[in-house]
Amino acid sequence: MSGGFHHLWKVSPAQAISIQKQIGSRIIERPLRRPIRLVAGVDAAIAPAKDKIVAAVVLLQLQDPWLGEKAPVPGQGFTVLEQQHAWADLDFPYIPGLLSFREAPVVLRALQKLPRRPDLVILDAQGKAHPRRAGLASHVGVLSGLPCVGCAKSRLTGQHRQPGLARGSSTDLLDKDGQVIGRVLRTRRAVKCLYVSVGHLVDLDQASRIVLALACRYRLPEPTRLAHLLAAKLRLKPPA
DNA sequence: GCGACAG
DNA sequence: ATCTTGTCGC
Repeated sequence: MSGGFHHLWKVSPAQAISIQKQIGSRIIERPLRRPIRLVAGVDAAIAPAKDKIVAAVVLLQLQDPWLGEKAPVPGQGFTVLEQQHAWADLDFPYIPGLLSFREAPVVLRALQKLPRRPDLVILDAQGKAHPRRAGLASHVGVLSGLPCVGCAKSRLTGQHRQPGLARGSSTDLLDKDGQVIGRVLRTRRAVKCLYVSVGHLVDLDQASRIVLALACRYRLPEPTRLAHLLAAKLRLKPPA
């Protein structure tokens, strides 16, 4: 499980930005090569003492493999196959734009504990919709070599029109030069939109449709929603 | 200089 | 991210 690129984590903000530029240039945006059957959702939470972080990952098996061509199937059935997690000491501070240096290390360790390789990983963060095209989803994707999708609850960068109120409505998220860096997607009627972007090894169209298909019951796609619930429970019982 | 700013 | 109950609107 390696994307072939490595770097130090104990770095200064300036060094982190330099590394992100390399991550951003290594993103591969393309259609998935295999049908999606195993989807992993990842999320992190901080312990009450604020000194440790836990990354939770939930692996779901879709009843019907997603081929990427068809339209989203409302009510997509699934089964929870695995639940894993990893703890880490919190060293890097939260700095807008540098989130991956705070969460990627522990997220990668949690993903490595999965007994099976997921066909796709969905993260609660931006992917390409980042100042240097290196959001957490892209960083994790490039370092792990796994197809990743960024699915953030709010905007980090970029401009966009407001999508319609209907479920499935969406608009392009554009950078200052007018380039499409993501999709603003309404997953449920009249709820706050999600910011979907390519992490690595997928294209924006598939990423958006997959997120919409998996968010048939709640605003967040099931994988990420379940990972969030698991992380919220784990944070209360940090290791010594 | 001022405002914006994933989790 | 985290602190937190009930409540208004689709």
